[in-house]
Amino acid sequence: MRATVRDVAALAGVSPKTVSNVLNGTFPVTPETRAKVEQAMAALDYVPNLSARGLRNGRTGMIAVALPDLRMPYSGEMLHHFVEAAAERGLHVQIEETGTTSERESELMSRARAQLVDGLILNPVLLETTAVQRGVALPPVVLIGEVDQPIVDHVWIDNVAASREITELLISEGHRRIAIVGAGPMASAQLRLSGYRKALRSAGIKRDPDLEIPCTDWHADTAGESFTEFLDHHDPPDAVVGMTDTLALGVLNALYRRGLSVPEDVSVVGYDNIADAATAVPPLTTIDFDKQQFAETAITVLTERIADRDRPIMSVTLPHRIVRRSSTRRR
Amino acid sequence: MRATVRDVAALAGVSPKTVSNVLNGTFPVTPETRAKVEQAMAALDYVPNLSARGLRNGRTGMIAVALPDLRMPYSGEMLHHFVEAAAERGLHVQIEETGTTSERESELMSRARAQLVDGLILNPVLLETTAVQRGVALPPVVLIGEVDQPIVDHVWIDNVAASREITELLISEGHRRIAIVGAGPMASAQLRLSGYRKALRSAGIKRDPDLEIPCTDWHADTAGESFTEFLDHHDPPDAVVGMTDTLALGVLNALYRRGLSVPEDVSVVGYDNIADAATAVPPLTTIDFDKQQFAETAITVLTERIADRDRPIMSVTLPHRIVRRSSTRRR
DNA sequence: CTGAAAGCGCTTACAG
DNA sequence: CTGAAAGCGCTTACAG
Repeated sequence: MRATVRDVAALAGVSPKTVSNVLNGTFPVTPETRAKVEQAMAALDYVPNLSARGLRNGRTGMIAVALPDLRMPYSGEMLHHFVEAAAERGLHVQIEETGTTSERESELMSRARAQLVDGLILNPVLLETTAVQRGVALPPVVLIGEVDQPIVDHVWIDNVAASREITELLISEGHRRIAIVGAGPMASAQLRLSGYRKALRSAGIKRDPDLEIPCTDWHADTAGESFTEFLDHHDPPDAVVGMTDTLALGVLNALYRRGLSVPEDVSVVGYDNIADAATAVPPLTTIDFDKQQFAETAITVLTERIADRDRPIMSVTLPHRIVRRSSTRRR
Repeated sequence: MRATVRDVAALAGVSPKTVSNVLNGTFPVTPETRAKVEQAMAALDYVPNLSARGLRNGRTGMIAVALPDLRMPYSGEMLHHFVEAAAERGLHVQIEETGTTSERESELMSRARAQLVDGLILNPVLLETTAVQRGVALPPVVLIGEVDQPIVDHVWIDNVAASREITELLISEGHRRIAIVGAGPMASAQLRLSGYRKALRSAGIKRDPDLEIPCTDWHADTAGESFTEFLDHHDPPDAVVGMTDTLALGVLNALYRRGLSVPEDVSVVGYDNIADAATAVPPLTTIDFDKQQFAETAITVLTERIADRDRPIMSVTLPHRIVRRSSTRRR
């Protein structure tokens, strides 16, 4: 059967403790002993049992990352950076999908508490998330994205500001009738809508509820349908703010199908700067932030939390910027 | 500290065995006993320790899915279905990124053998994958995608046929000078190139090596750059086959930047039918397959392999079809 | 239907 | 620098 430390120790003529020392470097081992042990491990094709190590150490070297919807290209990009940042610290990542309800979030918490993962990076969907509650034993968690929860660590970019800035860019270019696509109950939607409204208000533009176009999910095809329906009943707006790049891509497609040109007839902007934004037709002006830095920050905050459960709660706001491409023009 | 089965048993006035019976349903328990145990678990906020269970049972309830590049929208879509299919079977998924070399693959194998995961779904990058070798103790593995490896289970769609068919569609519409973007050493690239060549050959079209445009990675921007460089030195082709939708999207963008219209000037097709293909400008004709079915099949094959290490090796080929949209036209 | 004991494979005090 | 023992928390034969 499978070789264990005992087997390795026996073959190398040392004690299990010595094998462990070779493996973990807790205590120095003479070069000769090390060589003997390593030979024995190779000969027996020894692989340490991580469940046993996890039971003993209370650490598994695995963290969970929970995102609402893995199908969004945004999720894949973030995941890439999470996996890379985790790997740099010798951590592996378990992936969970929370969907658009918060039910699964509490389940995840208890799974994290079941100690198969050392901690959890969670992108909560709703503002009133019930999963994170005072009084319940929490595993190490860092919230990413849009929820400001004063009782756990938090890494995000300022959605309200970003959304406001990109709307202001549109206004400064002379757009007045500006639609926004993606309105809904999700936390991100609320914050981004709020930024949009602030921009309008401070420019003295009266907000028109019809221009706040809801979307049942955040997929491009849904956005396209919602926006097409809008076009069925209204004149085209001067500009459209997609709450995400994926939504903006759906709007681009809907406009194309209607024979409307971007940016000649309508300007369009997105949010997130996913890879597809740069190669869209036309390339999309959008909100950019450093996704690698984001992932690394979240993982650092989490590992620090794992190491010290009692450190003060942190909230980190990362910078964002507008990247201008060719999907808007002055009116 | 954390409650254990012993604590629960003590509080409920039963033995640990009974708690285990309640938890796992191995033996029937009277309703009263069950109620007492459940109350005790709730009172102590008991969560079973999965590492301990994993050590004892030799199963962790976790599988690993290893994909070359999580940034590709294709990866996110597949991951979504893997996570869903796994969840249906009570399994969680650990995600790994293999990159474009096969180094990490062997590392993954040994991690799987370290038993923190019960099995591994691996999308190998290169045809001559060294990680899967006879004579080495293998964990339960199913290969997905393009590598035909007779010594482990395998789920795929017929890349050569699919690529050939979509090229033939182009030929049947009167295209003659057909480029393909994405050539490279990766297994998928080789197979898809081979299908493309077969289609040309059986139509009596001489293949032109210049039209087989290489791409160092499979990202849209890279594809756009490679194709732009091609345009710098050659006349535009009649049509372009993107080896993936993401590559085709990059080509669409490159064409747009050059002021060329699709499909008026050049036809473009993709492969994979990712969500973005349907909302591209213009919507992309591509190769579709049922990704949910694919993921479910792979997970089923894996769980069966986990349950019976000695069953015969399986290779499952799933169907594909062409979905026609508006990115091509008859010439 | 329930209890007491053993053991999964590892690592960490505790001795030497 | 190394050895023998104990224990992480669970579940499974083994008895009753």
